[in-house]
Amino acid sequence: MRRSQMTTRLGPDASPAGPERLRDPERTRQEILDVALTEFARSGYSGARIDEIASKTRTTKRMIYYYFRNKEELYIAVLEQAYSTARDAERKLDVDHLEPVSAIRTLAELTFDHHESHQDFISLVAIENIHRGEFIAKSAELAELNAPALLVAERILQRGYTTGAFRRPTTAIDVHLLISAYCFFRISNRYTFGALFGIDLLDQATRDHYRRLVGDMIVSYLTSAPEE
Amino acid sequence: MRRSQMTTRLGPDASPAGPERLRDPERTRQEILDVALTEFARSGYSGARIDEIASKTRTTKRMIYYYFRNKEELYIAVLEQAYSTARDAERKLDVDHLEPVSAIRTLAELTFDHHESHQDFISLVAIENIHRGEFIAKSAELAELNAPALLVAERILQRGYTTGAFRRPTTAIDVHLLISAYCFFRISNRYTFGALFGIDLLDQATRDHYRRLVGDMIVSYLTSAPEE
Amino acid sequence: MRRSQMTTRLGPDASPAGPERLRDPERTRQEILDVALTEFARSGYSGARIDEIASKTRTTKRMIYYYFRNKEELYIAVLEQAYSTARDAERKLDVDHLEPVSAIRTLAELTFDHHESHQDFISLVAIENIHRGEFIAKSAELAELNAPALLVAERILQRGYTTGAFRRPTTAIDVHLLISAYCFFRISNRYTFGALFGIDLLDQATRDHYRRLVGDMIVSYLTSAPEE
Amino acid sequence: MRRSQMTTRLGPDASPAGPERLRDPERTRQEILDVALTEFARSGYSGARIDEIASKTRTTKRMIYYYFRNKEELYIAVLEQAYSTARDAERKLDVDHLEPVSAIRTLAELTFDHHESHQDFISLVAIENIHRGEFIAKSAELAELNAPALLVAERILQRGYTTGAFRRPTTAIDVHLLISAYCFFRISNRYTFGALFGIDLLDQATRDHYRRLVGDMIVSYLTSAPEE
DNA sequence: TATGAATGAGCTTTCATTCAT
DNA sequence: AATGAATGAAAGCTCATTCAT
Repeated sequence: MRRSQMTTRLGPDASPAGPERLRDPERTRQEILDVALTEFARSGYSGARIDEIASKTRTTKRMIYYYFRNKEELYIAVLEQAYSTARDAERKLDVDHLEPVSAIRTLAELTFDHHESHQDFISLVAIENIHRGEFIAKSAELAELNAPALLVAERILQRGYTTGAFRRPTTAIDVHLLISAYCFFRISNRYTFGALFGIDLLDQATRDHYRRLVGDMIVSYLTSAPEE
Repeated sequence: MRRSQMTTRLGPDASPAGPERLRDPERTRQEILDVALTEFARSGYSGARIDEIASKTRTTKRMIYYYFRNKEELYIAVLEQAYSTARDAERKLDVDHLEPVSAIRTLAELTFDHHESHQDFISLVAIENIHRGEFIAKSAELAELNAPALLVAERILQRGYTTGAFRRPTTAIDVHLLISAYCFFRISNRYTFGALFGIDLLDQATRDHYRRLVGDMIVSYLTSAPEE
Repeated sequence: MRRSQMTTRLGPDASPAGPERLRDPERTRQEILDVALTEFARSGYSGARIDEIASKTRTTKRMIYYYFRNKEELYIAVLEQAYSTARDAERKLDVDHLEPVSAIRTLAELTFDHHESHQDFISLVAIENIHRGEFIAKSAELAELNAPALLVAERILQRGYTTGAFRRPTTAIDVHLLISAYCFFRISNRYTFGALFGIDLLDQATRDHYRRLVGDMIVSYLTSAPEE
Repeated sequence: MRRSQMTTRLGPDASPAGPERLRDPERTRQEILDVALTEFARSGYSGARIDEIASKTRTTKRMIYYYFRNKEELYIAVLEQAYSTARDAERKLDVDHLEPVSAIRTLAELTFDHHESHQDFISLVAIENIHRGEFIAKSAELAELNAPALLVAERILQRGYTTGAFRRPTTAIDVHLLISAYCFFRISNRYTFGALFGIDLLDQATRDHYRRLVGDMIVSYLTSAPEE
């Protein structure tokens, strides 16, 4: 029996014992991105640990550097993918068949749903803002990211003014802001809001109530006339 | 006399007249808290550096540990003071002399102003949510924090229903949520929103516009009748 | 209400809140020594904490420095007092009225009892040996410490040889060594011995057995003749 | 050639040829353990410095944490190896070919020798007892450590009773205790005993005397009959 | 494409001790 | 005789990253 065989697992960098290593580069890369998203979302940029990400992956820490060069580029890659996914979802929005009031309400409610089902993304955006958008600014890919949802809102607005359903003159951006702020805040501020007011904004029992609220809010805003 | 000002910075080894060690514990403590607020807000909990905080203070790193034991307790103390300050501001809200519609608009606009003038606090709250409210949960002081603004909204609602100005049945919490979400998001998501839509939500030129928007939103919501 | 009164207890160095401060210097000094003995015995020289000692006292850390200058001198003072107490106990040994065999057994058993009832002292001696006796060497007081127990053993030996009860030619020091080693080890090595052999050397159920053992050992040694 | 030796130390920035980084993890690990044993033995658990251990090694402080996670686990690893070594030595004891009296004397003397040649281990055990065996309790490996020496003593006792050489009814554990206490104390209490009685228990001139003493002690104990 | 070993720089924290009254 | 505030130095430990194959 050779000496070196007697003591396995010396340092903490040993590769994963369990499921056999991955041999599919694309899959490995994606697995790292998925885990990293969760970790960054849970701990922030500084708080996330490369070691922790690696250990929750079927590869090693070394591979993370192999694929992404360093922590910052990994974070940016995560950010890019998350935004890309969100944009893809927005592209699928189709409310053109609904009359304007129903359409804007539906847009609001789908936005509500999307935020609820992408909480890690919400956290990531919050984190990015903590860092004053410094990483988003470094990404060429993110620079040319447009917001399909804005076009959807734009079309709804046009139709609403034409039919006379909407009496409030406004912009797609403002509509988007009103809806996003609400949907985002419900997720992002869940914990402090919960601690202060003793309610859980994500409680399933009140989900419909809060979903209807954002629709009511944007509909009443658009349909009512400005005060003089 | 100009000379004395010019030579304030002595040679590298000369002990500057400056640092005049504080012997006022209350002031020392407060100075640490102020700097720490800014640092935590800028870099997050993990990203903030005790060394950095200390260097921006007239005391030393050691003093931070003397007064606050460790990073976590310093952070909690910062959180406590920030919330306490916000609550004090809310207590000063007085819109009872205004008719309901003006009152709720004023409440919304003052909330808007307060968020804009306490951006570090907004960051801190965002950070705390990233950490799932774990620190707020550890603070006994924060546990018993009430929200005076809720009572203000409550009173406005009552008066609005009585006079018939408000036709939308709702709660003070929902009103607070609608207003806060908007005001908070404008500050907290300034950078990503700016990057994506090419606008600066904090641009002074559009400030009045966004300030009026939150008022319009809450007023239209409350004054319009629910759809069947 | 003055600001400074609002926040009491800033740093952790506040004096004890509870029982009123001591005003009796000698008593304060003694209390520090007592607590320090326990702390040094429990944690070793480096492991003992001045803060911890202070907090278990009715005075403050500052007083420890006031009375003892620094950690080392406090430790030495503790050592001196502990040895002094042990020596005083030895001085009270009186077995002259017993015949030699009973006398040496009694000496062994009283030594056994004394070790059992001064376990902190045993620990302190063990600690001092870890540090190669460097502190004992620095104490003038400890340098002139004689061992009364040696004289007692010496007298018993003389009588034993005279009466023919003892056939083993030996010295008081060797007798003392045999007895002390046993009694000391039983206390000092209690934990490792217990962990290795699954028994508690200090179990009251076996105390008499171990007490008799040291007597049997020394008596058999002295009464039997050396092998050729 | 003298020159090359004289200029071994290059300028402060030149990387010395020396430290030749180890790429042999097994050896690196062992080197750390060896140095750590000495350092813990010399300074106690709290007193030992990771920096000091590292500097006496061909690796860096960082490597110690790489292999052992933290100070406590390094200490436990040292403890485990030290006990393991001691146990291996005990396994090699072979006195079955000697008649009982010679056998027990030989066991005592070999124990005596082993203690003298493993003084760091003795210190380590003393230190572990200061800490009430808290570390030994945490080690799974140490939990299942048996004491081969006990079996040796057991066999000798059996033979002694059979041949009638031993008249004292006793147990292997008590025999082990009597021998160990003496051998351990001679090493562990060398300094305080020396300071108090003016003799060096490890003086080579008296080594044979003390070696014979432990044999005489255990032989006289076992061969003499209990008093009524 | 892959990897186990290694590491410098810097982080949080601790500790005995002194300052200034 | 007594003390609350302050502190320099160093300790243990962490982290992103690179070496060498």
